Amino acid sequence: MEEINEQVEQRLKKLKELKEQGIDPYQQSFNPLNRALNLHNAYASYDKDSLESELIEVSVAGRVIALREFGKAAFAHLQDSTGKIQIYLKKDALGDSYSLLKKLDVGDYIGIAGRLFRTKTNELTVEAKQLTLLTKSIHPMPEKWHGLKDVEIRYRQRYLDLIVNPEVKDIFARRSAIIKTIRDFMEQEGFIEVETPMMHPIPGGAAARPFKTHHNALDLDLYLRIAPELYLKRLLVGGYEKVFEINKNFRNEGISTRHNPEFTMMEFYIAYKDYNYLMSFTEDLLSAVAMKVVGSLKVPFEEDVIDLTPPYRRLPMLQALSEKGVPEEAIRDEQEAIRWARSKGIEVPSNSPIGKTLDDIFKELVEPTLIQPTFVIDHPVELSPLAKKRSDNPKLVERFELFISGREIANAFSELNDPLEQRERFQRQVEARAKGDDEAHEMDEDFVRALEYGMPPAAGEGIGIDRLVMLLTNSRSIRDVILFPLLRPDK
RNA sequence: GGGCCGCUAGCUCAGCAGGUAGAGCAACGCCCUUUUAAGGCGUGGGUCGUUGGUUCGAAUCCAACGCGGCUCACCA
Repeated sequence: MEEINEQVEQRLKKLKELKEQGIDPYQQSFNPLNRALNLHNAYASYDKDSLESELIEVSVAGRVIALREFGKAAFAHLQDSTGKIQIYLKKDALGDSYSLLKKLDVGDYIGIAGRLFRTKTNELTVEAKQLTLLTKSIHPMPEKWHGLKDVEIRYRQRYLDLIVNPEVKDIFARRSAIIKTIRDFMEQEGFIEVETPMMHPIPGGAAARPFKTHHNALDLDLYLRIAPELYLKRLLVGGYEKVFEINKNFRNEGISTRHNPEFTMMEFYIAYKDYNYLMSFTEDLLSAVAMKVVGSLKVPFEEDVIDLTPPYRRLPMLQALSEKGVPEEAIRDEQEAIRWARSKGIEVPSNSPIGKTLDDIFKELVEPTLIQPTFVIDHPVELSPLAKKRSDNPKLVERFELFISGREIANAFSELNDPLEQRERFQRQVEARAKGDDEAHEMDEDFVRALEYGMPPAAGEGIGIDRLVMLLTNSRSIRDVILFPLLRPDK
């Protein structure tokens, strides 16, 4: 199991010798009074002389990330969660415990206490009077200069990535800030955060293949949720007017730079509002997050600068299609739509319903062109079995998808709350499923029953958190914003 | 699932007209009490992703497989 190489062997030997000397290489605790960043901040204005005269005693703990030894002295850099600070270990000051230095390696955790000074190059440094080994590291660290580049190791052993590549930590700090900002925003708007089940007897709320699992005691098949939608809407029935949930969804589909089988979504629902309200709400939310996390509404992403300044363009889906040259007949007629799509080299099955065909054309011709934030609105009803129809056109629903940089960031609609129509829409989905569409929705009688008790008019939205983090951290792959992306097991 | 690319020391990478492996960092030993990619001298370290094939001989050529990346397909 354990990979033994020369360097691991060396460290195991040191470990053994330490134990023989009665030194515990895995200490119970240590209580550093200071952190690297605080020291740099607090003593920024102290020059060499004032540090000499004031004798400021501090203690720090962290991982040794660089070690430069001389005969009777050594410099090292210590990294803690706030940053790094140089330490100076010299025999005069340390006495007997200086011998511990011989057993020290890059990667070990140590704690030191001593006084602050500045070196010749004016670097703030702690001169150690006490040195405690807190944790011995058995494996050599990645190389100090080139760091860790192998993406496979970076994802599989993310801890190494985090130790060695500071920009990775920064991405996840921003991810945290983004989520916190969203939470604060929602709270300020009067929303309550809820948790709904991850395990669903009937997978619902989206068109996607689920992961299947099984509860032994109940002898019950369950599905990891593909969306929380139907549960959140049950809460509207229950009388909540503003709810949101930030949590994982699981979809048993392909993996790509934009898809991870488990991904984070915020879904929220608000009673008495429609999708128009949510468009401006989304503009407000995204600009608040961008200002907080990026400090600007102009966000660099890949070759573009995304401008998140509201308002964003509203683009009716059918209008987008005609702008791309899709003729009227193709937008109205099922067979004509298929013919036109195929004439453009877009593969469409022969029995494809018109909504689906138009969606395929849209994905091919329009989506990649939507670089700046664009609300694509008013989708064909077949695509949206949970959305409310437009009152002026029953073939369309009150729905929008927000695209940025060719990626779908959010999806929202005025919620269908007519139980009879909902049952009928489910029924059509069930028929599509029978015809082989294994991503069509399933009938959810319990949800329909909830609607029968009365759900107020409402609007709901899902925002893909991972994709939003990608946008705001200029990350090319979703794996760069997920700490532990799914990979095949290593053998 | 298809296509292309990658896999060599702990890490970053050379080596690929076929002649059984190299550098830097890291490690080990010695010297060195203000270094910061510290320096100097010396030493050790590899079933070259796996398995087969071609060949007198394979890290190098061929095939299959594994893992990863990009991409297309599928998919929100």
